[in-house]
Amino acid sequence: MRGSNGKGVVRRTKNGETVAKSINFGPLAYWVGFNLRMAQEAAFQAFSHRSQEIGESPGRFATLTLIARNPGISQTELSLANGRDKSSLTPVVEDLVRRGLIERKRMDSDRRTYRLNLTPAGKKTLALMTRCARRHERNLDRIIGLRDRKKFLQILKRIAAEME
Amino acid sequence: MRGSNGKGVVRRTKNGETVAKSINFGPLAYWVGFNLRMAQEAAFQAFSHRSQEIGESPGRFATLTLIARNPGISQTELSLANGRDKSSLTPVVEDLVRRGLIERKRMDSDRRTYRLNLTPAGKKTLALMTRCARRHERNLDRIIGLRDRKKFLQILKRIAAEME
DNA sequence: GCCCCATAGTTGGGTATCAAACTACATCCT
DNA sequence: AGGATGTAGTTTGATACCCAACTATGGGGC
Repeated sequence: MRGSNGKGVVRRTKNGETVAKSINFGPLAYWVGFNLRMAQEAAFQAFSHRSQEIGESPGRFATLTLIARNPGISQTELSLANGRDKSSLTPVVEDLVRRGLIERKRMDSDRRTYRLNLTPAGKKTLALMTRCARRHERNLDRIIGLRDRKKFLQILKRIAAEME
Repeated sequence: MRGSNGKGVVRRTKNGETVAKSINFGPLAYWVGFNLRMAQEAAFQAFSHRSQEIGESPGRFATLTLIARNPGISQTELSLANGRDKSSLTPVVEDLVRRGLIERKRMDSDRRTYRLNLTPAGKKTLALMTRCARRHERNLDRIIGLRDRKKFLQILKRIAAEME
């Protein structure tokens, strides 16, 4: 219940009261960019709290899934698929290796690139996170409504693909 | 053209070639959370580059708009409307004051809270950024399509408002 | 074989963010 | 009036990210 509903914001006080304050959002109310950010932030926070319960960080989740589905993927391919800079991946991969969730081997044919693979422990952790993510998705689906879900997803994909 | 289209990723090499690599996204392909993040990231990056051209950071934009539309707003109200923690706002407000874009006065009735207002210079900068944002929005609209825009926006607002 | 340039991954610097602890002021209750 | 409790804003510490510069490796042309 954090953030905008187009009219104002709702704040929770410590005693459990809620105070509504009317805020004028001006053009932000009908601009896609702002609302996209607010929605993503809210969804991310929710998933973040959820995945904290199982002791994992949300960023690890997409990474593990992509490695599981593309065994032997390189870090650069992974960073592209994940939409992050390759340098952001360095500490993540290090952490996952250290905790024994993935393994990383130099390629024979090209000794610059690594091949990443899940370990059995990694598969177990991924299964746990996937269940957690499915609950999160059900929550999102409830808000979006099944009828509009497909269209909504299509538009998101187009934005990711066609934005310059 | 960065990121997922549901089938793979497209990478640009230095010689201008494009190399397509087929990536299996598994459940990520049809999960809202992941695609929401990818779309937001892409849109944000685009706006970020655009606003760099006029020497401003994208985060400042929503802040200035909200102050303009709600003269005398407090920092806490602002942080709620903006969907950020109030502590994130401290350096932003400091920077805007230092550069003479906003002014901040203690309230008489409650000497803890500040009232924020735009200066004339701030109004000028906001006008500049608004033009920049409108171009960005036109680009988004083109991708989304006018027919689906309203529905899309509604769903984004619902996610921001109803997510726990 | 050697040079040039491209690529895989890392490092370093800078920014944005959150959460929790803190300071100063306000309000409520008795 | 004064102590308990709550709120506005700041500080501090941690995380995640980008970008540019770097190291090491690969490969084509000669």
